[in-house]
Amino acid sequence: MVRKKKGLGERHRKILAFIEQYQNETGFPPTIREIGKQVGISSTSVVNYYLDQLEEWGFIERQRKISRGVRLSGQGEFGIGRGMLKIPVLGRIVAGAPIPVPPSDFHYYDAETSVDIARTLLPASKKPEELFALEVEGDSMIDAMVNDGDIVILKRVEEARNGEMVAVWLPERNETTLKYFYKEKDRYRLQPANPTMKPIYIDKSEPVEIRGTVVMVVRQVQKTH
Amino acid sequence: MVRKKKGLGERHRKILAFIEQYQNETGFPPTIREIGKQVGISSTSVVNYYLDQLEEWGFIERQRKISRGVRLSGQGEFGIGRGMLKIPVLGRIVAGAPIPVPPSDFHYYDAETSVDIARTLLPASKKPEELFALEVEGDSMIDAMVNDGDIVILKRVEEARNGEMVAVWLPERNETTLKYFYKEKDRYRLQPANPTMKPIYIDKSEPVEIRGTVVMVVRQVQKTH
DNA sequence: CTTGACACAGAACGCATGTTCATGTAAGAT
DNA sequence: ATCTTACATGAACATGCGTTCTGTGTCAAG
Repeated sequence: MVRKKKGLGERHRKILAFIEQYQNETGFPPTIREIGKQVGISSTSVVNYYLDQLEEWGFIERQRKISRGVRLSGQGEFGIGRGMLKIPVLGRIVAGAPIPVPPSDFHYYDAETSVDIARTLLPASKKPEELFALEVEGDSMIDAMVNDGDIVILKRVEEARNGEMVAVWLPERNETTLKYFYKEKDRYRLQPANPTMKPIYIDKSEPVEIRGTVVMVVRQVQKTH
Repeated sequence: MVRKKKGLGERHRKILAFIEQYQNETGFPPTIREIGKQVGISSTSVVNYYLDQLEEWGFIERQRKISRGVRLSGQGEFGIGRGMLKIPVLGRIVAGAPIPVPPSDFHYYDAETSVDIARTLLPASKKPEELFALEVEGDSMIDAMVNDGDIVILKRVEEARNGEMVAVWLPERNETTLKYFYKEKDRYRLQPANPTMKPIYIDKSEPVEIRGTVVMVVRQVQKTH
């Protein structure tokens, strides 16, 4: 038998590869015995032995005591990333109407529908519960480089930092808009994404209701135009 | 008890939603008892009863006799689609340079990097091999509602149909552009996505090299602007 | 040579988990 | 009324599957 002191040995790699393959093919993780059979280990305790190591080294996560309770960790060469987030599409966003916002206890099935976004495309730290999506209606937000039918993915916040793109509701103007947000001396500057367009300024005495920061925009290009 | 004749009842929906949620959170499917507890069914046989129905109706697939051997079918309202496509990012697209195009035999590892897109966001028919992605450099394509840093996902084609958004290379003008494509009598009309901008016309005698149709645009909104 | 860490086998143990059965209730059809 | 069908319960059963314990052989350090 070949022996390795430290680091991933042949068997470790085989196991990781098998778990990923099995997961992809069947939709659920393999059992210890299945791993053993595939990798050529006759004893479940040995498989367990390797899984313990892989867990300690951070390659996999295990839920003890439950069947098939093993999964690949997100990071690392073998990480499967565990897929995508289902982000609820709560409604439409229009220039002339307020922004639909999720109640703090909204559930998956409250959504009209949802969009699937790979975790790899989102900043790692974001909690899924804070994210929601809106479909853009009309072409009144062209200055934000966003057009009819686009889907904007937002993170629910009530205050924004300078430089973040925010979805705001301006009560006195009865207007929803997507702009880059800057707090200046006595006013807010809302800067369009399109560099050829000029910012609008809002006095601090005027209410500005920030409903979320824009995390992502997805445009599915259809036919027709 | 409320009763339904046919179709998905309240419990069916709850079960499907729970399986999906559980799978997303833990990485493996739930047990019958876990489903029962969540949905409010005290007996495992009743859960089994519903799962049998859902399987027969094609919403889920079951591997009998094995623990947690249930997964959502690909199709259907609740389908998880089992995953995403890894689309290679072949390079950058700039107004002043030709478009990088995948050779017919390119491999995954030829890509600089890749983006993960859920299958649910793409037209079902598209073959993954025909898709590639480019990162937009510079803001010369604002008329296509596409800005610096955006990722455009393209399908490799050499001819386009009217109304499709295409990536074209105009050799005589040394220009790459993204436009909606229309073939007219003696000319091509290339229409910007931004409705406030005017189309450009190209005589049919002038070469127009279509490199792909735009399928999707993804913008990851960072800070700074 | 002894010792101990490491790599492995095999089997026993026991809870986790899918399956099946025997039984009960209510609503619609005949 | 009574028969059928859809829906529901709970318990018993059988096995899937993780855990653990005992034992063996190998290699390197002391």
